[in-house]
Amino acid sequence: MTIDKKHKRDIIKAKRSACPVSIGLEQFGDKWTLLLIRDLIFGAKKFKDFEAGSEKIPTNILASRLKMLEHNGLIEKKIYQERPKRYEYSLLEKGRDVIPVLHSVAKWSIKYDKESFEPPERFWAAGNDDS
Amino acid sequence: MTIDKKHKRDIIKAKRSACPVSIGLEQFGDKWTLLLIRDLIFGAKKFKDFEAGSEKIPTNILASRLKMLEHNGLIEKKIYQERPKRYEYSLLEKGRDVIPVLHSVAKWSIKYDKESFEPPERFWAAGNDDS
DNA sequence: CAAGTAACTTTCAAAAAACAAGTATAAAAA
DNA sequence: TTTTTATACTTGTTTTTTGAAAGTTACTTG
Repeated sequence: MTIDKKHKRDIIKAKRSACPVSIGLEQFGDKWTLLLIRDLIFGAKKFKDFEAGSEKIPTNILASRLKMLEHNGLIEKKIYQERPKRYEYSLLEKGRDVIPVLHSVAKWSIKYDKESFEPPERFWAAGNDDS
Repeated sequence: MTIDKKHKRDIIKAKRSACPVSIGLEQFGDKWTLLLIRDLIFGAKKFKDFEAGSEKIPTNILASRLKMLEHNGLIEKKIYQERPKRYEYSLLEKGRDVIPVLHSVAKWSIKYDKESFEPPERFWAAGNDDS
């Protein structure tokens, strides 16, 4: 996989420190990346699926995040149809292993924000290796 | 506590959705906020302490994040000395409750990035109510 | 052959982050 | 008493990232 210069900056960043908190945040410490992983848990596969998510991610950011996640090995992109070329994305183990982060974030929000809804059972079940 | 217009935008944002993952990310889904909570766990109290952290946060961002965390009730700011006025910050329960997020992020990084170091015992112990 | 669909890319204004200095208050040192 | 040091920020300026909308490419369908 070659990376053109245009997208290099989306993917390669200097490491700020060797602290494991800092390192993790460099991969998914932004407002969108974890939501994409959430969407994958709930069955999103195609570009359109993510676009349709409840937070209305801009398509340019979606494209760059998917590229980044793929480059970093959290997800994979596969062609499921030639002519017209269509792709689907799926979680790899490295990506499934961030599900505990989603769980801890969700627990916090449910405790402190009355507006947040209680996720369905499949959300809590995800990552417990029965998925 | 009154908020001047200049900092209103640092604090008030429209909610994107009622998803608990999304709501949590609006509070600490950025590259710096969780690092400040980490620093608090490790004993940082004063502005200078955070400034000295290993990731070299810019001071204007530090000021705005501390303000935001205080406004949202995750930390509190207290004067510990009049003349000259000196302040110290500390975690409130709402802030201590994000420690599990730090733990899950750290576990992921340790598993997937060889450069990340293993945090000291007090990091894993934090939030287990013996702190 | 016009319209529709999926998966992006491009454009560009606006917001946020990064960087470099500067400010206010007071203590302490020369 | 003038200078230096310290804390806790704030203020400009530049750079980067975001967000919103429109455009592109490669087909398929009526």
